[in-house]
Order: sequence, then structure tokens, then C-alpha cells
Amino acid sequence: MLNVYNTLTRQKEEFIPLEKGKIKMYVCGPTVYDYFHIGNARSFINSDFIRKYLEYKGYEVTFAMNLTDIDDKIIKKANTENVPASEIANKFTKAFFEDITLLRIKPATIYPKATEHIDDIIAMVKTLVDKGYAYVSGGDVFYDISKFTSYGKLSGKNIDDLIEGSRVEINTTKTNPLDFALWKAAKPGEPSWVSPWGSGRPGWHIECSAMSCKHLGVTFDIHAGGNDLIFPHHENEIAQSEAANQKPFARYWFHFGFLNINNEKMSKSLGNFFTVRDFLKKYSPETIRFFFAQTHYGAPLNFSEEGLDGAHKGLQKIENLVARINELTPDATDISSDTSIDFAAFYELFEKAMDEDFNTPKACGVLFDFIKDANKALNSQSQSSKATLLEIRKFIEATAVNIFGITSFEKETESSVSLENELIELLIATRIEAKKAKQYPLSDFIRDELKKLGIMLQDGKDKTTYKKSSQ
RNA sequence: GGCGACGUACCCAAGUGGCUUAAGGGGAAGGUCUGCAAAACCUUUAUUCAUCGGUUCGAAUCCGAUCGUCGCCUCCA
Repeated sequence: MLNVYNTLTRQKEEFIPLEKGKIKMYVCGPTVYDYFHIGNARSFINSDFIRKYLEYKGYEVTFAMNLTDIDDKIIKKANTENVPASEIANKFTKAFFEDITLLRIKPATIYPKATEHIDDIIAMVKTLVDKGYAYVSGGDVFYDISKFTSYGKLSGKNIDDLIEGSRVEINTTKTNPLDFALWKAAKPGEPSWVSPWGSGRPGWHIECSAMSCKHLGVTFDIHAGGNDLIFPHHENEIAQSEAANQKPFARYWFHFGFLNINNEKMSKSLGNFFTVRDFLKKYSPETIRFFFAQTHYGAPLNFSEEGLDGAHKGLQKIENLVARINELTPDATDISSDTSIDFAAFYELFEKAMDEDFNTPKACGVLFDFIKDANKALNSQSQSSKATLLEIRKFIEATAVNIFGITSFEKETESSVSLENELIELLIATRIEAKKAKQYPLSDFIRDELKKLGIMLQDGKDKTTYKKSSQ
């Protein structure tokens, strides 16, 4: 049984998809006007964990992530750089795909773009106007929130409080300052499309309503996004979709906590952010993913070097076990698998953790307990059992690899026959000879110099291995 | 001002009424291994959950107050 915290009901509830065995999931994607930062990455990676766990459980997941490719910020940037808006959008759409690939994020089933759904958007705006939920003012179309009685149900806000604390500029063309644009009249030099209200472009919120409806249906299972989207974005989506379709919109709402820096939200407007591409120069995608996995998706997480370094060290425990399995596998025998590892119990604990609102930190704990047991079992066996190694491998594969995406059994096997590696092996052999001759200054020199090059020698019981350092 | 979240060891972080006199990771300490190291592996590391009251047979977990931190109410993952 999978329990999830639903922002809409503000409580944990059992997750039951609309259609048995199938899940339709929508996550708000990027506005493609810049490289995305690791705060954005946290949402994308958490979505990835959730999606992959649902697939682990056997669900067929249709996962849609929108790309907002027409918007004020894109236009602003295009004007500054004196290029067409589409050029900006294309450039950063390409960058987005490059970055999520580096982060080992499984591609969505579909990435609908706003500019490719203008007809659907216009149709939905028209429906809202026809049904009386929206009004035309000049070439703009606004949503009249007073017509949607349950406005505020997701964010827990009420309209009166909002008006009182409103920092929205008074726009005289709107009936109510909180009414939001569904369609914006074109200004000179802006990209625009022909509509029943004159040429213009869609407002921000409407694309998600129109595209989710088109690709996932009127009512679908999961809608997720960052905490800051609850209001107004998601609130407005509900108002649009439920008014237009007269049917419930998303059934379960998940919201991701922020990645903070110095306990402040990391955001482009505050300027305190790192782009993913810069960040990947210093830390591996596995480290970033594991850093995120160790905190619950909904909780705020403070970014820190210490935290990243800690995650990297923890990650090495998993990688060490993987390396150990790889090393032992060729010499393993068919002796029966008689270990103290209770595999079934570990699967159960892992699933129990993930079933409790995708509790990845707890699941990581299970993973570490498993690693400890696996190491102990391997320590106690003078000869490795093929079956045991395979079982250990299967568990790591199913959890750490397939869901967290934090390691791999295939790493570096292809490049291991390079000249560089042969030279390292040669130096190791030289050092062993030096050690045999008790020429320790020479052996230490080789060790130290290789270390300076980022190659760590590891003297084992009967052989010396090496490891290239990386974050 | 309105709404909401949170405060657990040196640091990060699960746990939200009895299974927990609080998982896991980092750090630290000890051990095995080693020529010595490093790495690896093993062991140890909170009678206590911001503070103060209350409810209960029983609370870190529920309720109230206080202090502190953060977010949303404008674009933001």
C-alpha cells in the first residue's frame, strides 16, 4: 500500500490510481530562458525518484513535463540579445535536455511545448469565456476568480485575505486585482498568434491546464512541482481546468521543498544560485542525486559543501561494495548461497520506506544496512558463492541503480585498457618491486606522486589496486 | 498584516502516540589489514527530541503558550 502526502487534502492518504496499474503524472517543467540551477534540479530529480519507484512497483507511468517556451522572461532576454524569442527558447531547451541527461534523469514520456499547443490553449480560453469564467478586456482575456467558488482550496488562501495583503500592481483593465491573464494582447515586436481576441500569446498558467488535459486527460493522477508553484500557479490551473471541464483536475498534488543556500531560497531572482552545468564540474551527478535522496522531497534542504562531501563519502560505500562484487564474481563458485543476509526482509524494508510518501532518506538507511550485512557476509566467506553475489547485485541494481541512479556496475570497464591505465599498472608493479627490496623512499615517492595526479593506490591483502579520485 | 512549514547528537537527517530507553550518513574514537600510511571493512558514539505547561496508563510524536528559522501572498522548482 502506497501512502502519499497530498497538498490538496493536507494529509497522507492511500494512493489509488484512476485506472488500475496505470498512472498519469504531470510535473511543471522549466521556462527555457536560462540554464537551470541545482534548485530546479532538486525538483526534477525528486520527480525522477517518484516516477522510477512507481515503475518499480509495476505501474505503467505516463509522465508529462511541460516546457514553457513563450513567456515574458524569454521575450525580455530575446530583446536584450536582439534575437528572436524562439532562438532563446531553442537554445535553452537544448541545454535543458543536455543537463537532465547528465543528471541521469529518465526522459519524460512527453515534453509538451506551449508554442506547439496554441490551438488547444485558445480553445480552452474560449470555453472559459463562453462559460462565463473569463472576460475579455481590450485584447486581453482574464480569469474571473470570483466565479470559481473553491478558489484557494489548494493553497489554503481565501480571496479576501489575498486582496488585503496583495502586492499586485493595480491593473485597471482587470475587474479584480487577483484576476489573472489567460491571453495577453500582443505588444509591438512580440511573438504572437491569431486568436478570437486579436493577436496575442498565452498567459503562463493556461498552458499547463490545456496541455495536461490534452495529454493526460481531464482528470489525472499526480501533479507535482516546486513549493512556490502552489500559489498562484497550481491554484490557477485548478480554477482553469475544473471550470472548463466541470470535472476534478489532478487527484494528488506533490510539492517539492526548496534547496536553500545559507538558509535562503536559491532562486534566479535572488541571484544566489549555481547552474547545474557549473556544478557538475565539481560534483558527480551521483553525488548530487544521493545528496537529494538523503532528505525527504518535501522538506527544505540547505545546500552545503559539507553536505555534498558527506553524500559523496556515503556513496563510496555503495560503490565499494559494487567494486567488490565485480572483483569477486569471476572467481565465484557454485557453492550454495548460505549467508546471513535476509534479502526478502531488505526488499520489504526498502519498499515499506518508499511506500511511506517516498521516504528516500529512510530507504537510503535500508540500503546502508544492507551494505553492512553484505560486507559482513562476504567477509565471513572464504569462497564466494555465485548465487550470493548475484543476489547482492540484484538488490543494489533494483534500488540504488534503478531508482536513485547513484551508481552502476558497468562503470569504467570499457576504458580500462587504455594506455594510461597500463602505465599506472606499470608504476604499481615498479613500486611493488621497490617494496620487496625495502626501498621505501622510492615506493612512497611513487605513491605520493600518483596521488598528486589524482590516482589513489590502495594496498590490499595480496594486490594493489588504484582509484581515480572524483567527486 | 494573512496563510503555511519547521526546530531531533559536533554536522546532515529519518521517526509524528506503545515495535524506538530515537534509523541511516558524515565526523570522531578504537580495531583488522599495512614496512608505515591511505583506502577498505568491523565496533563504539543522543535515557534524549527548542523552552515551558497540559492531555494520556504511555508523547520526540496530540493540545496550548513562548522563543527561533524559513516559505507563500509579485516572476520563481
